[in-house]
Amino acid sequence: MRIAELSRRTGVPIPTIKYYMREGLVPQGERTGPNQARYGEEHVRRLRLARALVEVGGLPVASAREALALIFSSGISEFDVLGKAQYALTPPRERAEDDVWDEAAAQVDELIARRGWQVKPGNPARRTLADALATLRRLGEDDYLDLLETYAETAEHLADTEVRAISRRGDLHAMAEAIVIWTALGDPVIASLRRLAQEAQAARLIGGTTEETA
Amino acid sequence: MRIAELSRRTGVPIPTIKYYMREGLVPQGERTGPNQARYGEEHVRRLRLARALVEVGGLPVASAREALALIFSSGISEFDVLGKAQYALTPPRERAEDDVWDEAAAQVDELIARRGWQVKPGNPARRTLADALATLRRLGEDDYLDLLETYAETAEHLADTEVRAISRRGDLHAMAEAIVIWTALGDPVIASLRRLAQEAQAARLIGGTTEETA
DNA sequence: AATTATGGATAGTGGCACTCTCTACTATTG
DNA sequence: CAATAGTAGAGAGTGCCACTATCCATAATT
Repeated sequence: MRIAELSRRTGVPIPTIKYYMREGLVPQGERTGPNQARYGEEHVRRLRLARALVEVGGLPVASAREALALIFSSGISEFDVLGKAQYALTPPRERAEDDVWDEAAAQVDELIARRGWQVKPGNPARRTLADALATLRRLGEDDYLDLLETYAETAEHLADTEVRAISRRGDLHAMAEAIVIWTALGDPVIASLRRLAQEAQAARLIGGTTEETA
Repeated sequence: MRIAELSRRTGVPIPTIKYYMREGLVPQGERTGPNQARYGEEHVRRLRLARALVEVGGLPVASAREALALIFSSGISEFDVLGKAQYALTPPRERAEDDVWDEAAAQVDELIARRGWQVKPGNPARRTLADALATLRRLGEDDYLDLLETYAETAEHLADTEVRAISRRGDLHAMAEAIVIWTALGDPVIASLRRLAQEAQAARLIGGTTEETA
């Protein structure tokens, strides 16, 4: 197929497809002439994936490229595909590390140890979590310890279900793809559900008579 | 205090403070002369909040302004503070609504009904969730139904804990503040914990002998 | 008196994700 | 067999966003 059909089938405008090819999110087509190339189903698939990661997952284009490269690379083992996906999917941050941050980081380490989690020191989620906890501390939200515990239990339960579901997939490529998709798109899904559930619980606990209208 | 101290105490550069004042995230100081103004503790507090929402929560400045306006407005009732916070904290999206999307939206409605949640039709999380589910469907991730159910249960549990914790706060202002903080910062906290737990579960279930090094 | 800081306004910067335009072709159509 | 439309690739341009720099007339500090 040519680029027009690729665009039609994915809904991505042609200039954007060209941009994604330049940026390496989608491979070049198979050249058949000086200004002609042919695209196949794998281009459709990869373009859809790229779009999903960028639009719904909110990833920077550079991160999406890494994640896609991971999926479509050969020679990856099942032992590090998840770790590498997490690296690729966590956009780099830079933040000062003062003493409040150090305390928060220690708290993260302690939480991980207490729950018996086996997490590599380099996992970028450690930093992200320490950032958030340090910020909460600076805002004086000190009574979050029980909430944090609930969050951790919950995350453990989620992760258990997710890892089981993913390891059920046959080959490594399908696993890698599922990991990337679910890591990136799971965040907005969970965030949305949390908001919906919050409203529902608030209606039940605070104002059962909120508004039947609206 | 003058602007230099405000900057020092919050770590926010002076030009950024001026920018935030222009944008209405932080109120102007109390004028004491043609080029002098005085700032108080409420400025420190509000600036810290603004910074947390933008930096850690990743909110656009416009959304942060709305959220802060909500916190510091009078005349809000506890019945709609949460709904308004969710509106303010969900950056507007625009996406096509084709038939796949309609199916996903119907699935969202069905999920909400099945769980007995009382959610206003205007809650923006409905759209966000429908977007994500439609994307998953377009990617052929159709086996997500059981996962979605797990997510929903989990969200319900989380929301229960959160709403209880927040309703424990005395006055409405403190509640509004806690809602905004926890809605915005809870997302990265949960996302990080999920990643950490995923790695831990993967290590347990797939490769117990992953890498003790690293 | 000299230096430094301030409020307020305007303009400029850098990053990012596209989007446009151009050229030299190739394919399709009446 | 023109005429029209589509294409690959590359470079430049655009629009948005979150700052950041500069300037001026004053005010505070040393």
